[in-house]
Amino acid sequence: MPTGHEVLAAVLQVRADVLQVLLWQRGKDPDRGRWALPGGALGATEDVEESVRRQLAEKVDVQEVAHVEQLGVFSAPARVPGVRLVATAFLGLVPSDADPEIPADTAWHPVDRLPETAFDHAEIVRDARDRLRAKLSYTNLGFALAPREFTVSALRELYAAALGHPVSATNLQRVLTRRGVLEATGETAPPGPAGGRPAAVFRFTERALRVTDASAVLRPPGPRESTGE
Amino acid sequence: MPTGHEVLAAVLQVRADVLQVLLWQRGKDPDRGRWALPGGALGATEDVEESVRRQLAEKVDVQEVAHVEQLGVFSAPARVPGVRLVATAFLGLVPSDADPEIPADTAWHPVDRLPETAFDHAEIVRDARDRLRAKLSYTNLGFALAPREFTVSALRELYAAALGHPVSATNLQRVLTRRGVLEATGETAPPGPAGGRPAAVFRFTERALRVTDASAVLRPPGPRESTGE
DNA sequence: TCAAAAGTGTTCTAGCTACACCCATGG
DNA sequence: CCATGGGTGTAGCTAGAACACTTTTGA
Repeated sequence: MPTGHEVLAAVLQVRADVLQVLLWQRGKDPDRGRWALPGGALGATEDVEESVRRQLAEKVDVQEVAHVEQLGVFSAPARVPGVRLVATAFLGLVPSDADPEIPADTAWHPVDRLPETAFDHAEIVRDARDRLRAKLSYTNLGFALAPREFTVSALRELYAAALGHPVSATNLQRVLTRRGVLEATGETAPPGPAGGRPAAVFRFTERALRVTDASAVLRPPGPRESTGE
Repeated sequence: MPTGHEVLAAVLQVRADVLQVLLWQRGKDPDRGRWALPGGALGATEDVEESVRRQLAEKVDVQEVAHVEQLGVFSAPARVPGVRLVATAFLGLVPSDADPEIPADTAWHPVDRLPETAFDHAEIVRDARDRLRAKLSYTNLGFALAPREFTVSALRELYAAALGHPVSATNLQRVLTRRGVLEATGETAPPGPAGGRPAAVFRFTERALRVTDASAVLRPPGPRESTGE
């Protein structure tokens, strides 16, 4: 039995204040009718990351995918019946204001209430969610979930939905600005129908992944240096 | 061109106060004479982790390998000339007091002064080293580098060698005991020839990977809870 | 009694939480 | 002028860094 190699992407987005994942419904056996992650066979002239970006392009506008990273290999011998198929899984993130065109057999599903999923894809989604939650706390990964510009309370909603627990807007703002992750644009957003003070508009200072919580202990001695390594 | 799948292990150990990696010298082309990571083809009835443990057993006593974890996939189309070979790379750790029998073509090499390496294996070793350094600071992973029992100054040497920078024994002890990672056995070790106070003997409270630096910000609100998730 | 090595006590500080309070807007 | 949502000031706490000091041994 020859070994094939596929790539799979768990694309996550906060929509309607809920963390959701992009799935498509299989039309053929095995696992007909179940929901699966987008992906497909690794091509001869591409590495796994190129492959997953290419295959994602068939489901969503790749411009909208703000971040892609490798999750790991899933390789149980019987993970897909009938063939030996090793999968490299990826996490993909789409900003909450993006609403990409998607094919008819494709839909967003809440990560914490998945439909019947194909193969080991539910496990992959869980890993993707856990990776996102971990990285939101010690990196600037929020940039990949947030619109280009936003208010702190909108950002608070995003973080709360992704993390699955309440987040204080006060401290979120303070922590992220202290770390140099957020900056004010100087603009303000108009208040809602119930009134209230207009909110300041912020943006992420960078849109590439950076580790911001250097609190990782046991760091080199001596005077505090820049985080840049 | 069919796609093959191999597994590779970067097995690290602190020997003689230097972080070293286990390599074997290739006897055949391609890359004859260069040094390579242990590993080999994925078998039909095993997943990648079983495979890497099986293949490691040919080089070292697997009992000695205290920790194994997946690093990632290396899949550049031309990473190995002539064939399409996707590799799943692993990090393996061996306690500093273990001195496993190894085959004649195999040797330990300092991670920071590698010999001529085969294919993309130098990159994999670098990734393994970086992963180890990161996890030493926010997990109890030290258990996999240390003997079952040890003095704090011995542990200090280990951490300094693995991290590549000096580490204070005073604070190392305090941080790790406060986190509940270390505990005293009650024994003491005899001083060296130059005298000095006998050192207390410690052990790791657990020998399974656990995240100990909950300092990851943006954690759930409310009273401090146990780290166990 | 001195040098060496180990261990403890104490101070300083960064960075995060919590909460009270002040600000700007719509009705 | 008051309810609503946004933003700031500030006190307190935790945990790690640094360093002085004490303890226990060999010579």
